[in-house]
Amino acid sequence: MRDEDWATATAILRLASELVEGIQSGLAERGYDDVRPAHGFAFVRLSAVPATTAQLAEYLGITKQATSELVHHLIARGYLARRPDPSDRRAQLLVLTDRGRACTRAAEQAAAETVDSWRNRLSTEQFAELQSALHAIARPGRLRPAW
Amino acid sequence: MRDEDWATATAILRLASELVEGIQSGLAERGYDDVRPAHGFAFVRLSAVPATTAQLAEYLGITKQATSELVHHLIARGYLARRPDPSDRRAQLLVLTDRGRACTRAAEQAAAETVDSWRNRLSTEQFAELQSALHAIARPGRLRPAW
DNA sequence: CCATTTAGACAGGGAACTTGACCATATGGT
DNA sequence: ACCATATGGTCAAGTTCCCTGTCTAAATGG
Repeated sequence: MRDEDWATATAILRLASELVEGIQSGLAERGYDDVRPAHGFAFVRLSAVPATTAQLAEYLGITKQATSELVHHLIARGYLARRPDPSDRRAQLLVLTDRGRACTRAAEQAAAETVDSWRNRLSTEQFAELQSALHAIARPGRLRPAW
Repeated sequence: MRDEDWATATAILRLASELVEGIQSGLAERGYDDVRPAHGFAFVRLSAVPATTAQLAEYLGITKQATSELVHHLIARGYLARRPDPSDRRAQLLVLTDRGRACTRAAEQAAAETVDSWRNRLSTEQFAELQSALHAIARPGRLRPAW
């Protein structure tokens, strides 16, 4: 039973690793070779609702300073833009540019390709059961770098 | 369909993140607060068969130099020991000490606790199906840090 | 109106990784 | 047996990404 649990744990780690590598190489193939996994988590947060640097830092679980540098990088590369925050003259809202949205879509496509390869390793019923089980146990909330 | 795949991908990432955090906090509770996730992957490799620094570097996917520093750290903390390689006087085989084995067991226990919490979110049949599906699609081979 | 908080940036430092150079030992062709 | 080349491991220097500490400008709340 314990051995089974460890095998399950390592399977999750292997799949996560395979997924991240698939997204990274898929992005590179599509011309996005200047984004890191951490940037993807920022895109996920910002594609839902614009956020300030401080809110993004809270979401990513890193300091404002590190987030500030990450944001500078993404703005310099054309993935993000600043907009004034109407309710706070100190703050600036971060929004995805067209390029940022295109990169996000490319990442989702690359992820879907990896998931597709998983689908092909199982029967249709098995894959459907896997999907529903994963969705049932995965906790909602922040999607952050694992370590 | 594509949305489903993305949801599946994020579920895997969330579970991997939850698992790694669970292992790290479980290890800290048991007194192993000086090991990082990357060290765990080294333990996994070395608990099977002893390896040289260069072989460990190949397994972890990092340079020999970075591996050398990691090994120094683990030896200084009592997790690893060197043994002469009978077939190559330049090389030294790395083996887990008692402490290293105890730490590995503690990590497996902490991982099992997290997997147990997943088991409790599903029916017995659903969890069994999840396990078999994960084992079916996870590729064997190196277990490396995801990113 | 002033004390405190908060958004964001700047400076300095550390941890973990890289590339490049190096020595000692192995290995393989002649 | 010998020498050219490859390999195990380390040292040195530089990069990246993160941290803590500090600061200014603007917001917030007695």
